[in-house]
Formats: sequence, C-alpha cells, structure tokens
Amino acid sequence: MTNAGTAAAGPGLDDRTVELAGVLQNLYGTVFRHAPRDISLTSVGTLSTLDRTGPRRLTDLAVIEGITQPSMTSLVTSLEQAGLVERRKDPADRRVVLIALTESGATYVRERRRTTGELFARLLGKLPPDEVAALVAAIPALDHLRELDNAEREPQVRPATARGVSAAS
Amino acid sequence: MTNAGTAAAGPGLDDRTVELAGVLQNLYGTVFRHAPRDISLTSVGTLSTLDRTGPRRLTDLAVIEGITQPSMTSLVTSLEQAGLVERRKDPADRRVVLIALTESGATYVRERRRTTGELFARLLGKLPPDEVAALVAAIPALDHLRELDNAEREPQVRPATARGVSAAS
DNA sequence: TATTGTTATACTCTATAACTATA
DNA sequence: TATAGTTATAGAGTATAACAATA
Repeated sequence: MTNAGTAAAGPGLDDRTVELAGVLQNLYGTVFRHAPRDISLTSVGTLSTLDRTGPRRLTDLAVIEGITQPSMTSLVTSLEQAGLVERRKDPADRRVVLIALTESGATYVRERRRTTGELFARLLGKLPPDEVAALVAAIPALDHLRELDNAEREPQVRPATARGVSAAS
Repeated sequence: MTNAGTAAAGPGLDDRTVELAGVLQNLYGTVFRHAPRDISLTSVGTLSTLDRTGPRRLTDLAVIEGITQPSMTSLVTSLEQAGLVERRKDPADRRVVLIALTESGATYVRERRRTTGELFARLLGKLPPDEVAALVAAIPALDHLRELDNAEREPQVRPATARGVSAAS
C-alpha cells in the first residue's frame, strides 16, 4: 500500500510535498542557529522526549532519537554527569536501565524552551502578521508530524514476543 | 528596538513563539531522518544556496551555512571532488574563489528535492487534510524565515569598504 | 540462546591556529 | 596591514564490533 511513495490525497499535493520537504530541510540551519549551543540537538531531543513521556529505556531513546545504542549510552552518561538525567535499574527486568529526568533536567527543559523562544522571537517579529498567523496555525500539524514519525519507529523498540516482523523491503 | 527579545505583535504571541520554536526544534530530527544520508545537511544547504543564488564566494557560503572558513574549504573540496561544484578564480580580485554549481550539481539538487519529497510524502499522507493544508499554507512563512535569517547574516560578509562597522555588543 | 547495555576503536564534521597569496 | 583562502591539528558526536550481565 502506498508503495509508490507519492501521497494519494489529491491532485497537486506532490509538488507541495516536495516544496514543503525542501523548505523544512533548508530551515534546519535557521532553527539550529537560533538555539543555545550548550548541548547537542540530540541531547535536547532526548530531554524533550523524557519530559513529554516520562522515564524511558535507553534503547527506546536511541531508536527515538535515531542514534545507536552505544551512542545513546555515552550521551546519557554525559547528561547524567551534568545532573540532567539519572539511570534507574528496572526491578522487573534487571537488564533494563530506565532513564529519568531529574528535577534539574526538568528545569533545564523549561528554561531552554523559554530561551529558544526569545531567540526566535526576534526573527518572528520581522515576519508580516499573516505569515506569523500561518506559522501558528501550522503548529499542531508540525507537532503531529513529529509524533507520527516517533510512533512509526517505536513499535520496533519493544517487540515483546513477536520479532522479525518482516524484512524491510 | 525590540531589545526585550519578545515579539511585539500582540498579546499571547510570546507563548506561541516559545511553542513554535520548540516544535521546529523537535522537528529537526524528523526532517533529518527523512532525508537521504549520502551527504551532510550542510552540504545540501550549500548546494541549495548555490542553486538559489548562483555562484558565491567561499567566505559567503561559510557565513550563510554557519560554519568557519576552513570548514567550508574542506566541504567545498569534497563537493568538488564529487563533481557537484567547481572553484573559479575571480578575475577582478585574484584572492577570491567563486564556488559554482556544476551541471551535475544542479541535477543533484533537483533529484534530491524529488527524493526527499517522496520520503516525506509517506508521513504527510498520514496527516488529516486540514493539517496538511495548514502546513502548505505555512510554506511561504517558513521560507521567509530562512531568508530573513540569511539576510541578517549576509551584510557581515562583504563590507566592501566600510569595516569594523561596530563591535558586536 | 536472545536481549540490554557497556567498552574499545575509528570516522566524519567542525573548530582554532598558523600559513600563503593577493590587495 | 588587511583580506581570501588553505593547511595542520584537535575535539565532539556518531558508528561498528566485541563484550558482560540478565532473561
């Protein structure tokens, strides 16, 4: 289903999809530059995820953030040394390490959100009002997009019993 | 002017700015993961810039992409070795190297735009139609945001005669 | 035997510092 | 003396491979 890779949601969508993808991709640098540089973007993403969803396994975080397990291990170690997260052994399965946001980590997330907003506000202030309105109206969709993307990857994380569901073609 | 860092476009905008900044930042991973991984995102940005604006000085590209001159030197060298760009000596000032997209580079940009669109289409296809519409409506604003950001940095690039305009406070 | 997480090691991207060549 | 670009070297972030602990 939908193997053509083209959205079947109406005429003209394809061109706009291409355009939107391009715009979002080009925007990467802008968003990135207008963010504090104290920690990596993957670290921010990890902390955000923990803030939204509560404690997670290290493996989950690796999949969600799109990096390998060893990479997430070292990332978590540095976040732990910074006091932003803590490792907790899962009593139910002692192989599992649950990563949880500390008080300090939660504060960091809130503070960063505010700081980033301020940095961004200067740029947004230069946009005509109707474009600002369009951006604000797009917030749910942009957020939904991220959720869909995460949801798409998560099922591969805890196959529970069923594994090797199907080879990715 | 606007020194408070808060947008003065109406009540309630600040919260939305914070939210928008957060969403765009979180979206980074999503956009990034749904893009081909053959070359770096900075390389893509560089090629996109050249495609939009024509040949540029190496220094300009470094500033626009937000990396240092030495980093851009090595990036351009690898793009040149891949046959995507070429270095041209500027006859007017022989210190200057102009970077230009080759035929092959232009083709790459077009092809990549298509490929990324296809990868993205699968995700977009899962959004409700009204959210897709909101995203499409936000395209000009998103693109404008990038332009504003570039424009903000470019003046620092070619001071022509006037230099040391003022120490960045 | 399979799964969770870690350690060891290497590669890519970017940075800073020092250099060459033009102006 | 100042600017455009390069070369040399180092650091951060990520990858793959091999390992330890638990199921």
